[in-house]
Amino acid sequence: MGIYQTSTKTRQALIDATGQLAAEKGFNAISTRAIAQLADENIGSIHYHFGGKDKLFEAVILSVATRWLENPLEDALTGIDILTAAGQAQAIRLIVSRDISLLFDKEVPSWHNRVIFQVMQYPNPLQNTFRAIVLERENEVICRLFKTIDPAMDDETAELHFLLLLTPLIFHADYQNIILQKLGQTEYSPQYLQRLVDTCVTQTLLFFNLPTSANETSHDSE
Amino acid sequence: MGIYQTSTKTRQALIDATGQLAAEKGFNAISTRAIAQLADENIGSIHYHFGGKDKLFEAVILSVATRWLENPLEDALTGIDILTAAGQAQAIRLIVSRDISLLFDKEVPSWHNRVIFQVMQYPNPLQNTFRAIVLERENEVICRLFKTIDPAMDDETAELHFLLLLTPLIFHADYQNIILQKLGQTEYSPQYLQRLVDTCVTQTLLFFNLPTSANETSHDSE
DNA sequence: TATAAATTTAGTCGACCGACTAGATTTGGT
DNA sequence: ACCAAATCTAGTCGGTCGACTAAATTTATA
Repeated sequence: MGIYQTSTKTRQALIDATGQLAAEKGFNAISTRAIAQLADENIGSIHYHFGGKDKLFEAVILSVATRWLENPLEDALTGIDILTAAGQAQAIRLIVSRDISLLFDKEVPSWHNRVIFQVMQYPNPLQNTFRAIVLERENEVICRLFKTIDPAMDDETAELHFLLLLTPLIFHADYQNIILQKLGQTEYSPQYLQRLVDTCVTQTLLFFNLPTSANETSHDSE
Repeated sequence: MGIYQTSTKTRQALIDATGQLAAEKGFNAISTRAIAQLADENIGSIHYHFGGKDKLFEAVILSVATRWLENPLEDALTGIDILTAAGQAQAIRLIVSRDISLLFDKEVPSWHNRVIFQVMQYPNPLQNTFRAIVLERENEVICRLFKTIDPAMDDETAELHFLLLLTPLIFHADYQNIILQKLGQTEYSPQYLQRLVDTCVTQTLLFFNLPTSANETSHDSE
């Protein structure tokens, strides 16, 4: 009939192997033969199931993008009154927590993050689509929040604060290998991630004179 | 006798072309023929002058690393008394300013930054050397500073603050294309970079209760 | 179990890769 | 101007790449 069970299994094996290899060496450095070997599938299956190497890559990228599409930032912020200082503080904390959850969910293959940032970095057909999905939407919501906090803020400044808030998270995802090597660990501990969230959030709240009390472990610098 | 003038010119042309292409497509995606064509040199010259593609890549990486080796962070901090709060604040500001200068110096080819971050990201023989040059040294100095500010701070927390302080700068260098595209500009304006420095520094100073007065444009969030 | 469709397999194809070389050309000190 | 050393050039080589195919095999149904 339409599709046999073995088909979806083969497709997934090829996608996983591709993501794994791409995370390790970069999309530009891997061959269809290496992919097929790691997936324990025949190289011809790439052509049969995806139509070629490029299409396989698109499928990999799409499988990552789907997860972000299914978890829009707006959903995480429903019910927050961003017109009050307390609500604004809570929104900032929720944004950071939500991104940490998405980036470092242990259920998700570790190659997802590397795929994201490679697509962002190098020209490819899906780049704009992907940026729109993963970045633009988040960017827009957060910039609007900053402009609510300070109505006099211009676009460029809002962008700047967007970047300042999220780049620590992004860097922890993009350069996970280096950081973990430096920390002498194999994965971020929940405590470390919690501290990352707290510190990011606190720095931003302090900058905007927003209340830091909420549900945070007290911060004391001496 | 040893070396003719044309030789250094050819070598430099090949290094520049390689850096330019690598920045655009990634080291793994460029061929010796493409390099030679962009450099307007013969492909055989790569073998003659460098001994092969890999050695050429090493020369490119080394040409970038040299610049960081020649500008150690320690030099920027001489004469600062990091035992006083004012000195600590000044040190943090100097660190950030110095990195911004190195990363966004208009005299330096724009491919330098992309080379740095590709070497950091993907396994290669010079990776550890490079990390030691560009990251470790900076890391050590800054972590020591944080531990001076708060003697009770543990290593992991110091690392965290190191990352929080510098990742915005690093991200602005690593993802320069995306950010500039979003800002609708072709290069960061001095004003934007200054604001980036000020905000990064202020956030950190506020977090550690250090004086923000120094030589900074006053910060007021409403 | 018989069967047609779906899938897997092994192998071929031309294109391009990096490495290398022998010979032509240029350089710079004399 | 001469010439030996340095450099440049065009081209060959074996190897790997992605695309593709025809035949073998497996699957799900009747």
